[in-house]
Amino acid sequence: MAVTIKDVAKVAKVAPSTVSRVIADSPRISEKTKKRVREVMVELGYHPNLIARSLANQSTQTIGIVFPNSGDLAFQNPFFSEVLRGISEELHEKHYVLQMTTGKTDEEIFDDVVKMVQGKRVDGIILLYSKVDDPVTDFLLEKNFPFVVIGKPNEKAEQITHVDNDNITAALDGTNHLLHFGHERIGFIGGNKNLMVTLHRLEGYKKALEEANIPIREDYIIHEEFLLEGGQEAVKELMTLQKPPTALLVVDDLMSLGVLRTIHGMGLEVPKDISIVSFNNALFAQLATPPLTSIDIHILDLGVEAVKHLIARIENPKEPIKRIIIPHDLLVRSSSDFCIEKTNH
Amino acid sequence: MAVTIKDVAKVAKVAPSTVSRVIADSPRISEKTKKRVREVMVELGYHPNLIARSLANQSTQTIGIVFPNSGDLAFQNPFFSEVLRGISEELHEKHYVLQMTTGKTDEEIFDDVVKMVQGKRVDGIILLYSKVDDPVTDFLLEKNFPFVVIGKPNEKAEQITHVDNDNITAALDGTNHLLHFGHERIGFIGGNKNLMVTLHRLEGYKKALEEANIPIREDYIIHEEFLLEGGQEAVKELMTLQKPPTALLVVDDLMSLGVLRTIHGMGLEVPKDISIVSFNNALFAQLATPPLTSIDIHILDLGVEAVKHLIARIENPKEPIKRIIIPHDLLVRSSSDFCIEKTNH
DNA sequence: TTGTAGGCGTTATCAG
DNA sequence: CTGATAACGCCTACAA
Repeated sequence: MAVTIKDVAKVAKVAPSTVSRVIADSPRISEKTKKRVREVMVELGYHPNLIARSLANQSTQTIGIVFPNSGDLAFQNPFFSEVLRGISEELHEKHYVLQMTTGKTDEEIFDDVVKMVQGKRVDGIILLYSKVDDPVTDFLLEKNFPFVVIGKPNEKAEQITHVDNDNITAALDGTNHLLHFGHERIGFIGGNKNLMVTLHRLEGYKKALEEANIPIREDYIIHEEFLLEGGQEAVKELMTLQKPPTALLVVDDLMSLGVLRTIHGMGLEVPKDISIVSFNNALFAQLATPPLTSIDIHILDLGVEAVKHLIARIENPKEPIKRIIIPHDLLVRSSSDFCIEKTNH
Repeated sequence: MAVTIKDVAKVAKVAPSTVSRVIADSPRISEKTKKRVREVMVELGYHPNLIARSLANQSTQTIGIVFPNSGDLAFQNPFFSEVLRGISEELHEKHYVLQMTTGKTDEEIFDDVVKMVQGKRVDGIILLYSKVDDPVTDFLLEKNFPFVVIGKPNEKAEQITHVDNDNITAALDGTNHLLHFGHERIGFIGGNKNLMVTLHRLEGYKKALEEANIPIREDYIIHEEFLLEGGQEAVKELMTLQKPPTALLVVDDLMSLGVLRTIHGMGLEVPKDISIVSFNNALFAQLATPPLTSIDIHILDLGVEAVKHLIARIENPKEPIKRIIIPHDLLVRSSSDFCIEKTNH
């Protein structure tokens, strides 16, 4: 059995409560006894049992991270490593600890959350996704349990603190970048249509075209989860239209890699034949051939801010609901350039 | 205050201990009372407090994952998402929960581990790295705390259960693949020289050349952490040697992307001018241009097995030390082909 | 400034 | 088959 507060108390010839107070560095203990007790603590190699402390305190200093129903592949997106890194950094700063859900299906994930919350294992929760009709969100809301979501909740967004990008403007900026290069036939390649990000970016894309008085062509818009087999066909179709786009807005770097490959396989060149603007600025965006022009949405900061506001909420339950927007910026690299057709005129 | 076992007991008119036994589904309780107690549990919305249970049980059903001193960039390597996915899956299967370290420096990480262990927050630990003179390893060994490492421990490997690939053979296979294509001038691009993986793969590379009676040229061997700025120069130097390699063995897909780009930037083509064999088979290996021939080391399984053996050890402290080797296989895609010089002869 | 005692929510040991 | 009762290790009134 490990050394407890009582053992320390005995050896230091004080009461257990005194030891407890020394641990908490209570001002009501004389420096002299503090010193002695501390000496005994190192002498015996005492370390507080955090589980016991949690029980007494009703607080675990632990927060739970909920991953989306991963569909296996989604998890491979560097987005998650990156938010996790931000979350992790800030949690460390705040002396909190991190626990993750491990469920794969929606039901399993829901059970995980219920267990975390009802089992009193975490003080707060961060949702790494937002989807329609999410029972997890409803549950947390109903329990009035501290949580924040990364992304924009589809419902009751005004009751939920969330950290997001302005994806509409981001897509608008990306599209404008292409417009400035003289492109007029711009395609959009999006991900899962149920995700808010996709919808917002599509909206920004359309808005930019509208503002430029360019009609929106539905056959220029494609939705693919990942560009492995199926997605490539879609891109090929797009590129073999009578008037194929001269530029593409692709909502994710991973997808851009696939697009790059498909385009290359068709004997076309980027950016000579077609320009690409991508999203997320993953590490490999700059390693791609050619390096991708990509919109950096500061994924790390999404994580950092989520933690900050969650903890604020935990430590002060009256903390108001907030909507935090993380800025984005366009990193111009080699995958986007002037529209050749245009410059030839 | 949440509903406890006592509340249930009161309403069901039984003793708290009886409720506890119902939860554990003890055979010594009549079906009749079980039924009644269970009804009351749902009626009151009872959920066990897992913290309290942990304290009473001296077991948390939680395992801690220790990440390497990430140097920020390393964490972006999909290797970690992938092991984590394997770990997560298997933990879920076994009804365990996952906690992560959040420290960045070696000292912080060490403190995290000490806190997890001494604070009794976890029942076991998985180390996602192995390095020389690791105080974490020493600490766990000394405490005789259940842990397993992914990769091969540099010291006391025979006292530590670990899950690894046969990286020597893997590199040998990759090199042989290139040799079969007629390549004789094969370069090696490795990562951090302090990591066991790098060393083992280098060893396998050399072994293959030796077996083929091809002299090892030190100027064909490069070590770069990541191929952002610096690494590219190194590759350029390599490719501008008087007799540049016609093929490369690159120890990581992420690095391969960088290599691909550098080579392309020099006006060379893969695989026509130079073949590449890569490692890890990350999702983007198949999305690259051209799709990368890569050695799949089954990262997911590394995670799964680590968990299996860790839990075996936790549940049976006399479980013997083991060394588990996960098989690898070479996935031939388009980045490797016959050596042109050779076929021209 | 320090000690005593009760509680946090469970489980486990003994009786009965 | 079920009920008291004592841990598990720490915190915190309340007393002294």
